[in-house]
Amino acid sequence: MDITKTLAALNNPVRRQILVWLKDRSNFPPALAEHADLDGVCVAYIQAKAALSQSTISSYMGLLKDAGLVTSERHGQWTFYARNEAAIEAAMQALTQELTKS
Amino acid sequence: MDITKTLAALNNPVRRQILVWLKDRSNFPPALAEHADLDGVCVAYIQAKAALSQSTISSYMGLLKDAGLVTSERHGQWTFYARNEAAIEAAMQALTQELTKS
DNA sequence: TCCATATATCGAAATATACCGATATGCCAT
DNA sequence: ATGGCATATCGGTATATTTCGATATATGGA
Repeated sequence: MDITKTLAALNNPVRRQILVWLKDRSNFPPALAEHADLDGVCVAYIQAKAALSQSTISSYMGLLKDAGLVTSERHGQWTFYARNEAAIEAAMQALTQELTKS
Repeated sequence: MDITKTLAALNNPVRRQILVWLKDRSNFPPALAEHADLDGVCVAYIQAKAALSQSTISSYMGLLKDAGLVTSERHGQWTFYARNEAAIEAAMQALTQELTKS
């Protein structure tokens, strides 16, 4: 849990928004039938909502994953990204712990 | 409470360290007798601990103040900076609220 | 095998951030 | 007024981030 890397990843409004969107699968178009059991969202769906280029979103997801805030699973040609709830909570706790007094 | 400005201010290890140091006045040299009643710390003391230039620390404190994380009080030729506990806690809560699921 | 699709990576341009030294400003004592 | 501190601001350079389009890689299907 690298707090510096975490804050760098969070220090961008689009990346934060993606984390918020990923709270609820219904923020994205329905998954293909063959992916119905997966809880992640593919890059193309995230890209469409964020309205930035494919390469930008791909690298954003890489940053979020590097910081541990999301997980990724490749299924065929798709990569599915999902929130890492435990890591997100741990990061918030660590930051709060470090910065608040009590 | 601008979460973007807050995260930008926190996205620097020295600025975070300054916030941590300011938790405890005894992290700095004793205040002059005439400043004994003030709870803040002057720029020069912060600069000495951070070991960056005076201008850098002055602008860092400006960023932290702009984000609301510290308050400043001028007394004579000195500016005393102190943590804004309520704002720091509010910022942590807001960030946690936005990013965590439950 | 060849092609289309999804994602990742590369290289570049524009902008922001991290610092610095020099200078300006404000305050105090003489 | 003059000089000496403490702090703020300015202008600059080096580095990092944002974002793109182009290209590479991987996969799955005809």
